Amino acid sequence: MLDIRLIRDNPGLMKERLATRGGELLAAMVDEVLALDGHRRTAETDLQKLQADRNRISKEIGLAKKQGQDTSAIEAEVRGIGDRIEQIGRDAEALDVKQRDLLLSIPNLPHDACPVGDSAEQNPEVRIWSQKPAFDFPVKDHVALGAQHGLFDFEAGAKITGSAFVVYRGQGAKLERALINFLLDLHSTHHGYMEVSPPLLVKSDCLVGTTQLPKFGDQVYHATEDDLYLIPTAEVPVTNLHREEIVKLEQLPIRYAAYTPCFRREAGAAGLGTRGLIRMHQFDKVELVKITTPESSIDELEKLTRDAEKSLQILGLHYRVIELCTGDIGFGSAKTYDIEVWAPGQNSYLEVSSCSNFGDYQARRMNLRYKDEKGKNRFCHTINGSGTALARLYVALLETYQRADGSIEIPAALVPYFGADRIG
RNA sequence: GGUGAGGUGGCUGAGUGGUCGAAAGCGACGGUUUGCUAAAUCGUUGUAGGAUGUAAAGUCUUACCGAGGGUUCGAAUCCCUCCCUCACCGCCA
Repeated sequence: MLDIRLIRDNPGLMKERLATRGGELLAAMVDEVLALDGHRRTAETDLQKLQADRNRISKEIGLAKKQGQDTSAIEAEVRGIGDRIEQIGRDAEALDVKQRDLLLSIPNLPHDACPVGDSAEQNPEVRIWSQKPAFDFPVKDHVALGAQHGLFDFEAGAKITGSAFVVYRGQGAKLERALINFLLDLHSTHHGYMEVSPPLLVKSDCLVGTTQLPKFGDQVYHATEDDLYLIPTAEVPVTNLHREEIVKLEQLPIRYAAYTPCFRREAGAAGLGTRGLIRMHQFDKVELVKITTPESSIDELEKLTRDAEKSLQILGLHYRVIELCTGDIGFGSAKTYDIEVWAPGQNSYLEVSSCSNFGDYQARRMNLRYKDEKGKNRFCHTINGSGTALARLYVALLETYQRADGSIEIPAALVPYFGADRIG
């Protein structure tokens, strides 16, 4: 959520910066929120004047009654004020809700350091790690490799749940577990993140905090009976761990690493358009989350991205890092790096991590603050990124380490977790 | 799920429907005293809005005592609903 005061003071600049995201609607939304803000404040001022009157007169009634005077005339007068308070109060409340709703659906300002561009084609490549692996035999994709070794079973997933759900089996299930443990150990033991294991169901407030609601509600599974939502990413429960808190300056930066399954409806992506494990309704992910001061968030995003990259480096996978331009960054993000791992069987790069600095956008929505050196409460900055998404990492791993006979080599770092150095 | 007890400021803990944003204590911060520490003593000490102000400061004002409704001229205090915590019972991985 943007600061209404910034918008009030600098509407032109706000519109200009939002315009780099593309879409003509944003300028109109800024105008609308400004108009609402004016009306809201007028209503609020009127309301407060009446409340002040009522408070004053009610006190007088109290005093008069103590002296045994008759107060029925004044009481009737105050009753009239009460009615007006109720009316104007309702208006003010309605305007306030409207303003907040509108503010919630205006995206974040791109950071000054975010490259300007219209679409994904203009995303600059930041760096690239190692080279594409070369094969002297025809490569198979992970679906074929999985079938050969019985690693996972799409039919079984479809039978018990539906399409785009999968059952991992045998060594396939164990490889998944090995990757989870490897990633968690890497980030907790070696990169200093605190491991957390959060609930997979959350309240709607949490989704508002991390921006999935109100705009993207059709992407999350909703357990209506209890009004709880299945998390689409660990970002949601973990960032919200500190919602409505004032954390101490010494605690920052707070760093968490969490493994969770993630649930996404992928509504609108008819048929999902992909084969195999690349886009599922449920997938595993190890997520990194940071809560920082405004001064350090840019730097902490760089570090978090490097921490995520490290997992691919250790596993010996080829990848590239691209930076998203203003036309392509997510709704709440001010600056984002995507990490894309090479998958030989797809002959393409797969996004395995998206590392974003949200500035104070999420913190303002969830009222997450810290006390600065002067004892003043300020909004924190929040950062998160996958470290990394498991299913696609799994795809890259199988396809990169396949041999001519279809057997799969396990990278050395994973052997202790997997308990063998090959599949097949 | 049932019964009972609770939810008040950073913490502990008072609060008869009417100057209660809230006693007291602790803590924290500042001053005085003091050879240092300690002690003593005085003072300050919530948050978010609105109005005024070029801005800061200041001044005025509103809301907030788990959440949301209600009664009343007036609610921390009375009523209703919900949530959470604790204890016991029931059920259960």
